[in-house]
Amino acid sequence: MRTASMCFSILQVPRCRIPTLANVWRESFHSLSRNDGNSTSFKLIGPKIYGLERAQDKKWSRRPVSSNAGKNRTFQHSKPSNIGNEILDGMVPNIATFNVNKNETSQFQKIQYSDIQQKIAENKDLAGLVTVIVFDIETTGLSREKERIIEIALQDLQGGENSTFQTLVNPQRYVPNSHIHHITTRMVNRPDVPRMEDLIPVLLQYVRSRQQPGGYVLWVAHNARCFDVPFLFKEFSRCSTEVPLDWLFVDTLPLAREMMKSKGLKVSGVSLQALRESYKIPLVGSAHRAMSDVKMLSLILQRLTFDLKMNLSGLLERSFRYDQP
DNA sequence: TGCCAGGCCCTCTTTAGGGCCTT
Repeated sequence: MRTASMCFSILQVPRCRIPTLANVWRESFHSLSRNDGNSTSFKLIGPKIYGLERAQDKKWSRRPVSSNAGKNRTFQHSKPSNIGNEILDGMVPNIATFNVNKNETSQFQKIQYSDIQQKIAENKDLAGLVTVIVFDIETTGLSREKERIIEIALQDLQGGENSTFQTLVNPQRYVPNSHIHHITTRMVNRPDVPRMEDLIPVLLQYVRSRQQPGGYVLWVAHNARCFDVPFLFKEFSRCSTEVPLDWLFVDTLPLAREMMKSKGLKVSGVSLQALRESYKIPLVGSAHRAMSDVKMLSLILQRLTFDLKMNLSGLLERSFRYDQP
């Protein structure tokens, strides 16, 4: 259950009150930060620290996440329809519980993009329609064809309990670029670190638990169009899983360029770190770790949208769908 | 030191090249 203070959404800000978007966003994010400090993040990294343990049958077993919200609670839900609540209650259900209902997935994928565009055009209650998720991935390299995802983190900007999701991913191969993100081969090539094929059903269910009924998910990343999104699609493709059609994507890189232009500045220094320094955002955690970069990008997105006087409608206008070649 | 992938953008020019950005 989400706390009352977390129930409001940036998506509920009227279009005519653009400057308030950042304020509400800031409040929301600060709430997120406080929550994160209380370990309400939904993490799937290590068996002991992050609430997963490897059962003898090598399937993930159910165990409360270490959090104030989930403390002293027991797993009581068993019906598939309660999966969302199970996540929000700070539980990590058994992997079997997360088996994706194929019929349900099929129903989701019947939603046509044109329908989304039509609703956006009509601006039908965008606040109740769109879930904004900032995300980042760490990989073994730059080539989506040759390399693999080894860490993924996301943050639902609506806030509330379990508004963040973070996990290492077992690539089942050598990690050659540990000097970049400090994620080593030994850290991820472990039986208790989920492989992508294990993770995708969990990720789908988690996102669905954050999604408004009949709504859409707006994924935000820096250089999303050329890196994060193609990588994500490639991993889904390797696992023979289709990305839901109600997922849209926003790349903050062109937004940063647009901001530079709007200020009459030469379009340069639009990397995540350069933007962080430009906005004087303190570095929290390690750069090039997924969750640190997600939190940084959440703040940068807030500043970018403020500078560009952009509301949710504007973000949606810049969203794209990715068709894998 | 440069390349490694690939899409976008800018520049000097109109097709091509180089830089940026992600790990």
